[in-house]
Parts: sequence; C-alpha cells; structure tokens
Amino acid sequence: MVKRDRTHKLVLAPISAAAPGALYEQIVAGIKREISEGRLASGAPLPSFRVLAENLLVSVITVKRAYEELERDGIIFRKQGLGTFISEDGVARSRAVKRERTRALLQEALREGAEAGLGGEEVLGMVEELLGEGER
Amino acid sequence: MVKRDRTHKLVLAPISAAAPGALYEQIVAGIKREISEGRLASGAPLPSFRVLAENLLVSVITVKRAYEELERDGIIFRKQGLGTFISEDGVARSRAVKRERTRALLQEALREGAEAGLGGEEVLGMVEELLGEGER
Amino acid sequence: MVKRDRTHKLVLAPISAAAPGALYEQIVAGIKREISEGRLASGAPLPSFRVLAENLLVSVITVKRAYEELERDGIIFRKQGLGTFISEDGVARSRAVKRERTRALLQEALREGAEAGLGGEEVLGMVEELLGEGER
Amino acid sequence: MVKRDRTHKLVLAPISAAAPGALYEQIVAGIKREISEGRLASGAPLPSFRVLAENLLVSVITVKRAYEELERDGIIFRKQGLGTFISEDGVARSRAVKRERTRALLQEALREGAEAGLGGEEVLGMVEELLGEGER
DNA sequence: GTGGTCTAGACCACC
DNA sequence: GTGGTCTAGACCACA
Repeated sequence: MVKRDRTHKLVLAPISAAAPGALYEQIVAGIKREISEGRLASGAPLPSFRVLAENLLVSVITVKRAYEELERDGIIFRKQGLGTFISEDGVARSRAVKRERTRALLQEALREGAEAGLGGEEVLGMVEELLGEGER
Repeated sequence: MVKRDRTHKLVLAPISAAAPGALYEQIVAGIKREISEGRLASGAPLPSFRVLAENLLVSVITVKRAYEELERDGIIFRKQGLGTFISEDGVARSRAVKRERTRALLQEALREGAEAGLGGEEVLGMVEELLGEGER
Repeated sequence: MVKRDRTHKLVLAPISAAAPGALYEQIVAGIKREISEGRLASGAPLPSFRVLAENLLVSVITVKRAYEELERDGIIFRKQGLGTFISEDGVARSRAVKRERTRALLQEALREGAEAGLGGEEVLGMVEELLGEGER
Repeated sequence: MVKRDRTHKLVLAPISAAAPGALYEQIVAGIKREISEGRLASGAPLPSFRVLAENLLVSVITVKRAYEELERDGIIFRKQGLGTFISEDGVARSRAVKRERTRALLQEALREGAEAGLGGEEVLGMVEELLGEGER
C-alpha cells in the first residue's frame, strides 16, 4: 500500500497558552487563515488529529474540537476512514465568514466611536491613518 | 427636611444573562455609555451597589464587581460611608477608553479584511456603506 | 459678654471626598501640617466642631473624630466649656510624629527597593534625583 | 508514568488576618516578592487557587482575588483549563512596579520630612543611617 | 446608610 | 482537573 503523501504539511502559527483565546480557537483561526490566504485549497487533506496534535504540542481532544467547529462552519468535511478535507467551497465560505466578521467589527467600531463622540468622518480618518501605518 | 435628589435616576439597558458578555461587564458598559453620552457628569453620585443590584435584579456582588472595574479604569471613585461618584475626569477618561477601543476594532477589522482578500479601499467602502445605513 | 476672637482663622486645604484617605484623616493631616509649618502655635485655640464642620462642609461627627485622634496623639487638648487648644508641646510632638513617619517611609522604601534589586547606593541616588527635581 | 514536578512548591510568608493589609493583598505581595527575588521565573506555573487556598488556610475566593490583581498588573496570566502562570515579562514588570513604589515612598518621605522641618541633607543622612543599621 | 473584605457554596467552559 | 462567573450570606470601618 502506498502511503499518500499529498498531505499538505500544515504549518500554523505556533499555538500558545499565553496567546489570547482558547487553544482550540487558535487552531481554528490558524486553519481559517491558511485557507483564506490560499495555502490550503479546496479538497486538500488536513492532517489527522493525532498528527496535528503532536505538531502543535496540544492534546488530541483540543484538535478534535477545532475540527468540529470547522465542520460546523462548513469549511471542512470528514470522511470515515479517509480523513478530513477542505470542503468544496471551503475557501469561499472561509472568506465570506471573514468578510462578514470584518463588517461586524466595523459596525461595532462605528458604534463605539459614536459613543466616544466621534463622527463618521473621524472614524474614516482613523481608518485611513491605520492604512497609512500599514504601508510603512 | 429637604430630600436632596441630585441622585440621578440611573436607567441602564436591561441586564440579561442571555446577552453576550458577563453580567458585570454589561453593567460596566452601560455606565460607561451613560457617562460618555453625557447623562452622568463629573462628581455625580452613582446609586449604591445595593440599590442598583435591586433595580437590575442581580446580586449585590455583581454590581460591586462592576464598580471595582470602573474604579480601576479611573472612571469612578468610591468612598466608604459616602458612596460612589463619577471621578473628576471620568468623562474624558471614559471617552478616551472608547476611542482607543474604536481604534483597536478598526485595526482588527482591517486585518480580518486583508485575510479575506479585501484591500484598504474596499474596507473604506464598507465603512461608508455602513455610515449610509445609519443615516437612513 | 465679649466674643473672643483670638480664634485663628483656620484655613485647611479643602477637604474632598475625591482625595485619598478618609475625610477625618484629611482633617487630621491638615491640622498637623498647620502646626508643624508654624501657622498654629502652642496654646492657640482651634475652632469648635460646629464652626470647622461648617467651613469644611463636612459633618460635625467627622470633625469630632479628627479632634479625638489629635487628642490621642497629644497634639491638642480639650477643656470643658472653653474649647480646644494646641497642647504645650504640640508643635514638637507633631514634628516628632512626622519625623518618625519619615523614617518609617524611608525604611519601607529601602525594603521595597531591595526587593526590586536596588542597592542602597541606588536608592540614595533616587533620593538625590528627587531632591533635584524639587529644587527646579 | 513520570510525575512532572516542575510545579514549584510555593512557600509564602504565612497569611494572617492580624497582619496589616487585606488577606488578598498579603498574597499579592507574597507572590510579587517570590517573583522579584527570582524564586518564580517566567512561565512557571502557580498553584491552582484551590490548592493555594488550602495551603494558606484562606478561602478560595480570596486567592482568586489575589490572582485577579496580579493578572491586572500583567504579572501572571490565567488560562481556563490549564492553570495560572508567570507571564512573559512578569519578572521585569514586577520589579518595575516595586521600583515605582520605592520612588513614590521616597517622595512621600521627603514631603513628610519637609513638613517636619527636615532638609534634604537630613533626610539623606537618615537614609544612610538606616543603611548602616541594615548592614549590622 | 455607605463601601471593603471575607466566607462558602454553585454552575459553566475549557483542557 | 483548571479558571470564569454568579450567588447569598457575614462582619468591619466610615459618615
């Protein structure tokens, strides 16, 4: 039997207890990022629980939980005995999720800004300022 | 005898265990909003935590905890035997906190947007769109 | 009957609920400062509870408590029907108290400094630095 | 199976209701001392609050409160399900806090001294005297 | 009456 | 098991 080796060597940002957010959330975010930035394409296989758990130095249960959340979001799917894969439209879905989240964050920012006495113009200015910083 | 009624009748958005965020955080947010929107001015007394707890139908300790957090932020100060008051620069401080938070949210939105393939222009467009909705 | 008017018009730093420390402690500290800085001499009469309470906009009980503490320290004494006065050696005593307190504070500072890895030299340097700032 | 015993056996100065300062403050001070004196390094795990509460014979909540304060100071961080740890720069931060406090104490001492008629020279002399005593 | 501290429980999310 | 939140009581210092 041939060992399939198509398994993309998944390299996530290191998971750390010191980082904010639960461990499983860090894994979810990491995989979503891999997808929406194009390093994981539709149909690509993900490593098994055990392998990823070893790589990230976390427990199998933690990885399992992350995969469950990704499956609920429709980003990956699992096939008995085969493994876990990026779903058909996992990329689009992942980007849609992020787009939606971006919108939600902006809305929240506008609300907070309004409460701090900032008008829309000023918030826009703030965005441009931040964009300027990013370019540097 | 004259009843002093400088005590502003504090009316917060109703607190609910179902709402996102811990109860004490909802109280903190509510009071910060009262302040930064000008309904509570510097030096104004807040209700005692016993009274507020009754009004909000939560435990005394939950309100106490909210007050502790507000005091740590320098927004209110508490005096044994006297009560709790909006601090000298509580208003400014409260707005500064919100401004900072607005900035953080925008930064996060830009990051999320970038990962979803959105450029700065597109995020700016999204902000303008949201502002348009708000006007309606 | 002649109204005695020797009563030194006591002008303390304004008492404020916002200031750190209990109200009565602020009064105690204020009177001690008046004494050790020479504005209140031995034998000088202090205003009555009621008068001082009115001036400072606090309750009579709060002033009473402050006077009790000063009496315990031997800095003032009260005579039935006459009033309250700075004691014989109130000035010396007041300064001695402050001197002692200075010493205690320095000791505590040295201890804290040691725990932060600061040697005696460094603490001395810090004192000189602070003295320099004061001169400016 | 190997028992990991990286868990430093934390031995704090005994906590006592008779000692000055609230119980939770004594715990905070004790842990800060452990850190700034090098017996607790970055990343080191602290005992769970349940365990420490047993050791110190205080309630779980009192220890929790102490941990909350330490976390606010950025000295430790807590992770649900994992435990509590000395933060990345907890050591530095802890020392910085103490250094700052040393400075504040010296400033207060100078102020008290001035009110007692002591000049800067005399306060410096007092410090040297105290240092001499310490050497003995 | 006010806030400040401490206690002994509970349930939940996370690992 | 861990920490996070909430609860219902207590006693004290202060005004």
